Amino acid sequence: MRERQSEILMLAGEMIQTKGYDSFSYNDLSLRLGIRKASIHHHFPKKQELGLAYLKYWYEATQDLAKQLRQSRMNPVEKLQAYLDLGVKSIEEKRICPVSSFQADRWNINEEMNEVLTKIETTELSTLTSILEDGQSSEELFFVGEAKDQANLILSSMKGAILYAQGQGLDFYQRTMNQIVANLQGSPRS
Amino acid sequence: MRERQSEILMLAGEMIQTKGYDSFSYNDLSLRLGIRKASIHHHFPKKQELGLAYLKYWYEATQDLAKQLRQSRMNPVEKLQAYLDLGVKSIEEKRICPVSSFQADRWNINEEMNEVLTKIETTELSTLTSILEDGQSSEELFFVGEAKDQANLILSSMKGAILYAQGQGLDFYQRTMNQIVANLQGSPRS
DNA sequence: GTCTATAAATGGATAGAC
DNA sequence: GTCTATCCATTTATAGAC
Repeated sequence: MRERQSEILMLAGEMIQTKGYDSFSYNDLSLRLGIRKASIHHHFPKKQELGLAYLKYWYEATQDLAKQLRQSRMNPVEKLQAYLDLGVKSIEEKRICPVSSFQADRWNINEEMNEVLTKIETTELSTLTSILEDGQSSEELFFVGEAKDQANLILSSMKGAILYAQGQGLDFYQRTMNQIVANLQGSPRS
Repeated sequence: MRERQSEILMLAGEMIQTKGYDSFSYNDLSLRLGIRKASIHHHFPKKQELGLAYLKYWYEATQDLAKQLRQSRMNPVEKLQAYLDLGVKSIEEKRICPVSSFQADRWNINEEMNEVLTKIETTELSTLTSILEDGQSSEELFFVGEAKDQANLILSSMKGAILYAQGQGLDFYQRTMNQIVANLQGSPRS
């Protein structure tokens, strides 16, 4: 992808994670990039195209992460920890997860964007489910019920905790994620 | 509070939970209420005042809920279930939690609004912490670590799951909340 | 690819009549 | 308390020169 195009896309991502998709403007991008609004329209004629392009980019990234974790030699506990650690950088940069951002803006995005969003969600959930299933098989992770439901719970809490951590501080996130891991360790309950 | 004022406030709440604070307009309110924009400005001259008023209203509601739960004769498991059930209605009405909505809009609200938001978060967390502490004392709820951290986890997952459920369906929420309760039941781990 | 210029619509807000 | 009228800034978007 062209240099400028990718530059715009990454900046749009930053703004989606801070101001939100509906709340950032081409003028915001213009000021940060030092080029005129019309120049940005040259690369992404409509804002919906820019939003869709970012969602597709994030979908790719989500799939790449899944693949990377599948091929990694880390054990399930390490994989889980690596996944949860992704939230730390996000909080330090005062950004929320782009998925959460678009979820909160669900009524303001079109059908096509919504479809990609849903595909991202599905990929996230299946990635985490795989890790939990592996951990359960190897008796490194313990939980009641189905791996899928436990994955839903962990992913929801991770994203939710990132939102709370913007106000409550990074420590809130760290403690909450430690609590998740603690819940999954030790021998299973009677 | 005056009838019309309260009517506007409740509609603003609906829009905060669907479109988001930054994305709804006085025109949106005007169309739904059948009165002109200027009339809405009469009740809430500035949008920031309307947003702040809603946050203060929600803060009151959060405190009322805490008080109601404290005084209730329900056992801790029932209280927890009642708390988690609040998400069901929200999802059925295609709304997210107003707290999540403002959290996603944190960069778009002023200092005064942010302060009330933080107070709401603190109240939510302490309400849930109390329930867990009671359940731990009475040996009806089991978890490792501190009640506060477990409360952070549950609240984060509840709010996160509401966001996912907008796309994944109500069943996603139900299963995820059941998983939370399952994690807290049975005897403690060795 | 970037610019100037501009259009058309929308959003927040106010003045003043009824 | 609601209305009409209006203001000014912003936002998305396009046309056409360089």
